[in-house]
Amino acid sequence: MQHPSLRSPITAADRVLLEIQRAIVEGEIAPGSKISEPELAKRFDLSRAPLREALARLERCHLIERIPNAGARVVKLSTQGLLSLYQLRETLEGLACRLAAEHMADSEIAELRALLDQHLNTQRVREGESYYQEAGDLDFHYRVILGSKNAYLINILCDELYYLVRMYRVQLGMNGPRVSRAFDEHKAILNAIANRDGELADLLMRRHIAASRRNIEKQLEQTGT
Amino acid sequence: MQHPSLRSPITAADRVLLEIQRAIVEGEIAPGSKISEPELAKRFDLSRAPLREALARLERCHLIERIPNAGARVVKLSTQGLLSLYQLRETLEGLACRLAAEHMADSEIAELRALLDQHLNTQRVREGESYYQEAGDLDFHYRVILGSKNAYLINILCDELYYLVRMYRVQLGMNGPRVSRAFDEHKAILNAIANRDGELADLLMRRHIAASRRNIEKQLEQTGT
DNA sequence: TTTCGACTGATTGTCGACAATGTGGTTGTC
DNA sequence: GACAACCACATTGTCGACAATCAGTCGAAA
Repeated sequence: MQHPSLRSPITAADRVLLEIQRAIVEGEIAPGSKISEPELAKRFDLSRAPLREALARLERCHLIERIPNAGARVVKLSTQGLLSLYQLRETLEGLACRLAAEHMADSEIAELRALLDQHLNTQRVREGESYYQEAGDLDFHYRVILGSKNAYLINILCDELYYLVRMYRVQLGMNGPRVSRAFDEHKAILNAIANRDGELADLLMRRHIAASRRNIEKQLEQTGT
Repeated sequence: MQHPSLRSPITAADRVLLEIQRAIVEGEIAPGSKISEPELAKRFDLSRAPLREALARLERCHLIERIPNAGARVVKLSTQGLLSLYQLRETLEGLACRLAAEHMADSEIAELRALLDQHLNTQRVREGESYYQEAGDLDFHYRVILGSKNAYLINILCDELYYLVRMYRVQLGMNGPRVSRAFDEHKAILNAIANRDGELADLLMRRHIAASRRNIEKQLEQTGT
């Protein structure tokens, strides 16, 4: 599976997948709530066949949990889950950075640098607004991951863990003062990659994600239990 | 998704999944060959609905590749794929080791040690026979991964990458002289875990997998192109 | 009153058929 | 003779209905 937008024909299952994905990530469908196939089928006006296809993919990216003959539930956010997720991200994106330092073409690095500058300008204009930084941050990570050229790694990070990460961020309302600091960290990572210093890029990315994790953890402690 | 054997009710989709999985892993269905839904449905005497469910899971563990409206093909083995897969395994199982050193209960460690001893005896009896070592090796890794207590990590390694690793091993006929050496390496890893030395366990596991990768690479160069 | 059991309702798993899309061969033209 | 458009075929995507399984309720016996 890859991003549906990249797959030539857009099937009904793809559409409903994106819809439900968004709804879950943004909390429109409450965490822990039960997923009813007939209800969703009626709501999106299609049969259960493509819907089940979509549910299978949602399970794949850990947004729902299915039990045979018993149904599916939206995942619940938890400190434990967040910790597990970010432990994995630290390691995997660290690896992605090391590989990116090896495999990214000079042109790709140049594009990424341009992207960063562009984000900086955007941020200056919309000071304090989180959404753009959000998208920008994810976009940066996204490109580095693609730069690793490791198909399995790309699949895991971009298709399977990506939406879950977004879910934690969105639902915990990440908008804090980490915006400008994240920029500097991105820049440092990019420099390491440009210098073909995989070791350093790995280290910096791990720290970057660890910092992000602590940030979210703090928010989670204040909000929930 | 988890191992179907662990999920209470065994559905038709589960059965056919295990069948096809085995057939692909053992090369009974040739790599690169096209998967025909009607043909398989007839062959296993069931409808296309549970079959498609099974195919979705096969795609999830990277045994087949699907293109919308065009069909599915069994994956082809390649040096590039092997390299990508083992790069990932080195990192992920290294992490699993570090976490296992933190989280495994003493009782679990004791059981794992007993398992190793048992494997040693089995191996002495069936000197040179690869299958038992195969199963034993995978079993050791499996337990360590479970010991990490990280649900996402367990899912990725045991459900998504496990069968692909087996496919490479089985189809390249791994049976070499690495048998006894692997035992020693396992033992060293276990000792590190028992000593709660996550750092060392991580390092040793990475080396262990790297050695295994080189072993398979050698075989692949001799066999294929 | 409490607990075990069967029953009812709803949900999921499976089926066969239809519609939409991609594939390969053929034909017509340049 | 080469290339492009067309057409028939096969395959995948989708649909509505049926069968199997599970959750909650009610009732009966201890």
